[in-house]
Amino acid sequence: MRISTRFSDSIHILAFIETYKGKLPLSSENIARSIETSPVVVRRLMGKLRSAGLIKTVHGSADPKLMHEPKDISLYDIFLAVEEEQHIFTIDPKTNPECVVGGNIQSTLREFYQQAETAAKAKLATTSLQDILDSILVKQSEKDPQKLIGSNLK
Amino acid sequence: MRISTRFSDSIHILAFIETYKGKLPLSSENIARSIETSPVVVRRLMGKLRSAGLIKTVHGSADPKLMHEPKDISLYDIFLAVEEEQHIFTIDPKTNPECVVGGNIQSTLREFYQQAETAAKAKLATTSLQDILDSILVKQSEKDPQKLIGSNLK
DNA sequence: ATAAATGTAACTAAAATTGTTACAATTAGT
DNA sequence: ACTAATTGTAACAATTTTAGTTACATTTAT
Repeated sequence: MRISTRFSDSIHILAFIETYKGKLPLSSENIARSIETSPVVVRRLMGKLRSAGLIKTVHGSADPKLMHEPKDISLYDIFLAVEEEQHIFTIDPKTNPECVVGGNIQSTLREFYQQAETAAKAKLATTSLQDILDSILVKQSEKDPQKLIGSNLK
Repeated sequence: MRISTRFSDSIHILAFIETYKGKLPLSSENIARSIETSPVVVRRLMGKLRSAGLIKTVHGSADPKLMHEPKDISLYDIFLAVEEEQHIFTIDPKTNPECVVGGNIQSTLREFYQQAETAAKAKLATTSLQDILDSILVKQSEKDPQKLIGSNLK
């Protein structure tokens, strides 16, 4: 399997909060309608985002707030917040230690996998929530050619 | 989930073949003993490696052969051979098209995920099976300080 | 007060991964 | 030629992970 939709859905939540704050109630129900999942799934993810210090929420109040500006939240920050297993590749943990290959392949793969993972994470680290928001607005304006991009500004 | 142990186990199989060819029977049973899995799992993976042109086998004969030199087989070649889903990140496929965020986040994430995936795959592409074999031998010689590294040569 | 919302636990369902059983087809040794 | 060992593959089962659901105490908002 792959990096789960938890990651994509979490980016979605943060993008939703920033896009619709002051325009719509930011309830887990409204967010869930955009992701097309259940409000409980949204609240579960928001709990992790809160634990990681990315958002602030108040129990009972449908008004989450970003704790940082979108330009200061990287995709890697979000990845760290919601993915517990942070390795991308899985090393088989039970190879035969009495075999030259089985006894050394785990640490060998760890070394080379590390390089690939770091390269990917570095890319995530250089992409911000603001980049995501910008891209969303550009794509939206391509669908609504008559609408000024500026009309999405608050 | 993550890139499965299929990938790690496949690298293991190829490293085993190269390391023990001419020294041990290269049966799925012997290979499985090194990975600590079942022979059927090994044969299943070897089937994919064969389809991808990385190894050659003869039905009934326990003597698989690499089709290329270890320096010419990259980890990315192996990845392509055994992982059907070749994306690392999962994009939620059912977001609400009537929402600005839900309607544009899929293509947006595809764009940024692509960059991270390409970075990781590029690293895999620059690592060869020979690099893996070299690392395995060095690590093994660190465990057997009295043994000459050269004694692992054929 | 009452309604609406969050936070969280426990459970269920679905999907993916890994391992097992079974067996036909082929090779290898005697 | 016969037998044992092996591959190739399908079908199935077990395990693990992910995603969704139900339930409910707690808090906010009107």
